[in-house]
Amino acid sequence: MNRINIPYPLREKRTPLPKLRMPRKSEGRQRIEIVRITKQSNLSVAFSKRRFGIFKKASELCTLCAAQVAIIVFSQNQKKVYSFGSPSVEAIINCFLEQSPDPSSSRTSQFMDLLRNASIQELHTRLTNMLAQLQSEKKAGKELQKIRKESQRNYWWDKPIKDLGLANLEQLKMAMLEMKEFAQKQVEGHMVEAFGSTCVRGTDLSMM
Amino acid sequence: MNRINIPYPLREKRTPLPKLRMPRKSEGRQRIEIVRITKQSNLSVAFSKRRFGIFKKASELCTLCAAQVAIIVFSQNQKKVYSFGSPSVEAIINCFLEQSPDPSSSRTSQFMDLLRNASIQELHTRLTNMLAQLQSEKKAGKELQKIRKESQRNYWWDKPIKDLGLANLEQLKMAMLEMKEFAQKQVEGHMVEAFGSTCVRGTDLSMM
DNA sequence: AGCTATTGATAAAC
DNA sequence: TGTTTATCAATAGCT
Repeated sequence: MNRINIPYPLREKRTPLPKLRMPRKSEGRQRIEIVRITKQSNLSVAFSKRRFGIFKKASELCTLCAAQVAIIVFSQNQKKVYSFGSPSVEAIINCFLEQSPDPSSSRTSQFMDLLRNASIQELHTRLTNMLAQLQSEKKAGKELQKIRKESQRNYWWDKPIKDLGLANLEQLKMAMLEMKEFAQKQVEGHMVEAFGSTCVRGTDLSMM
Repeated sequence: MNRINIPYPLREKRTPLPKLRMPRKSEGRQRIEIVRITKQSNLSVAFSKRRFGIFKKASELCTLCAAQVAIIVFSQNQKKVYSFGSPSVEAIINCFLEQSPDPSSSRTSQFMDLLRNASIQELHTRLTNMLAQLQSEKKAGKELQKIRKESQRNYWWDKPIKDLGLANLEQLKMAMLEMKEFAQKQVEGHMVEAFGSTCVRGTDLSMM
């Protein structure tokens, strides 16, 4: 993140000459777009590695922060299930279902429902765009950043939304505003985040 | 991982001279032991950052590999709940509970129960030791590695175990062996991993 | 909350 | 599937 992205042709290329013992076997990790991997073999490899990575992170979170974490992962075609739980997945699921407060009311759940209805892909695209936008804005400096943010505030709201009608959009906006207060005040004893809200809270809400 | 760990006094230190606009504000990220963070303020920050990181990784896994992921996180004192689900957490929980095959039988579940009974901290310590050991073994080369592995094979089994009796230990070992076959053959349509087993599969089982 | 220097994760190639 | 390499990404310690 802290490295300037040098265009490929300008990037220094390690001499491929020393083929004696170290014949530069690869160019190392490359950046990838967060889009569905098409090549099945690559997908499998990535799935294994990343699943392992997430489970490791989870175990670290448990140890470092005395947290309790459960993770359930279904592979592509739901053929396989992988799970992580500390303590057991079942125990955490039970706690979750119990503590889950009347899920049919409150703006928070409405917010979650809306997020659920939107496609994962779209949400992720939106998130990616927001992050990229936010990052480039940071580079431009704080003052300029504010101005740009102001002028582009409505961009991702108005453009990339396809599945949500205008009414839902307004509803979503309201829900997010309420969500923001909710998070800021931290009045309730629990805080539930649905897909995307994690990131939305960290990016979009801070824009509002 | 791929960097040689240079002792601090020998490490090149960037010139602290250019204090004109960039007065070296910090020494950057430092390595930390995966042990319960004592300072509450640090713990909170780490919890937020890492929780966000895991959720981000999860969303990437969903998009990249067309996977379905649910994550539930309880904070330290179970005061707050954070969750991630693609699609909804509830939907995935349902799938999981349905597909979960008779959990009271099979060595696999015994293995999981044992892991549950052992303390998180101990498991993580053991895992850390195994990883460190494995890594140093890798450096020594494959042949030497085998010899060392042979001579140290029983180390972490016999020493750091406190909560598990000898009988349970033997049982655990058997379960892990069975687990290994289970994983290798991949006969069943699903694969459940409890805490630690993720890493155990990648390290310890390969030693056996 | 922002920043930066490091450690850690991982895409590619084998 | 497991290893190695080179890079990209996450984050610990400060402010």
